[in-house]
Amino acid sequence: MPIQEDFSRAELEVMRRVSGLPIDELALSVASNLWRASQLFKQKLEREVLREHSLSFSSFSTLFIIWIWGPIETREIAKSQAVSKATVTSLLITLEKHGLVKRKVSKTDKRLVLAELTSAGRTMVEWVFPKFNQGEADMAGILTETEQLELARLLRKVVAGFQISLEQEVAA
Amino acid sequence: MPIQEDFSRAELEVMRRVSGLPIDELALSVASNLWRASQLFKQKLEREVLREHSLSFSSFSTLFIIWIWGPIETREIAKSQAVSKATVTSLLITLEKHGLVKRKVSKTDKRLVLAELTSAGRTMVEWVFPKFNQGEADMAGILTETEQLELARLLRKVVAGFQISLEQEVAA
DNA sequence: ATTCAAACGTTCGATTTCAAATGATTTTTT
DNA sequence: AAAAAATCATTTGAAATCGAACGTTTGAAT
Repeated sequence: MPIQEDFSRAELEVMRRVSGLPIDELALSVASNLWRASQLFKQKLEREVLREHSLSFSSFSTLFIIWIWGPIETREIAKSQAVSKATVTSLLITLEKHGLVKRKVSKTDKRLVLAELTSAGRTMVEWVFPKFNQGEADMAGILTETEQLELARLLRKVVAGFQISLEQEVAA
Repeated sequence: MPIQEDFSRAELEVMRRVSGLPIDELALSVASNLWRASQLFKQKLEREVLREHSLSFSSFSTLFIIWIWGPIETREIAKSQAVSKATVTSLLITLEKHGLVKRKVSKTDKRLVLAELTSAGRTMVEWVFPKFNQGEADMAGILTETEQLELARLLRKVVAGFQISLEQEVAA
């Protein structure tokens, strides 16, 4: 991989350190910048938008998913957020404690627990989401619109690729 | 934004739900796929590579940073990982407990704490890193090489953009 | 119909995470 | 030089996170 001038000093130093090892440097670049971008994004949203409403990134994401999908099973939330079911249980307990979510056992299958928003929860999402989206727009605005479209496409392809390999694992 | 056929059902449903609201849908797409890709990546690496060595994603990242930068200050680790100093303290305590890291107070400035690898820590990084990188390559391999280069470039631009806005905050 | 296996959510213990408060040290101001 | 301000890592308390173990419920197999 050719050295490019837009590499950060940190990234250059990492590359210097691993050069000579049998390492896929391009994959390393993709992964480390993916992780770093996602963490900076999370940090920005928590500090600039969510903190004043006493919401963590995870709780807001959970609220948002429930807002989109109405009464939804615990396992579906877990899958959609790429977290464990245990984590979702924990998040729902906290959200319920704050009066934003209600849980009820499914009538047709008593193993399932359905989560839905309370009216306070709905108000919260509809109040916070536009500000959250403004934070998303701030990040995306670093790129041109063409670049944003391309970035979304590439990330979508990566996500879809993960999904396929997960399905294959389950099938195996 | 035109509806594209490679949208997941979930993404389409979200877009349907927010259509009509004054929302930047492209930014929403970028952000949600960025977050989802990063979480799937983390999950994959923890399950397929790190778990067998009793390492979390964060501990490995911390070990790796110390491996790259030799004796390094707590605050530098925090900055490079986009986590708080308190988190780094916690991670270093755990890593020290497992004999992978050693901490010592700086001689020139007694406020600073320097972290460095023990020989067990060095062995661990050099053993795990190639497998970790293989996981990175698995993800990157979902894309063509041209796409990988473009994704790395776009993410790098986003990261750099965050850095600039952070510097402006500090300066203000 | 009974037994067996699978699936679900929860609990448990350990780690990760953060903001705020704290104590120690250094730097700046007076 | 003394006092004040700034910086650093740590502690504290609360929440998020996971894998493993568990109890309940459902579906499948006999």
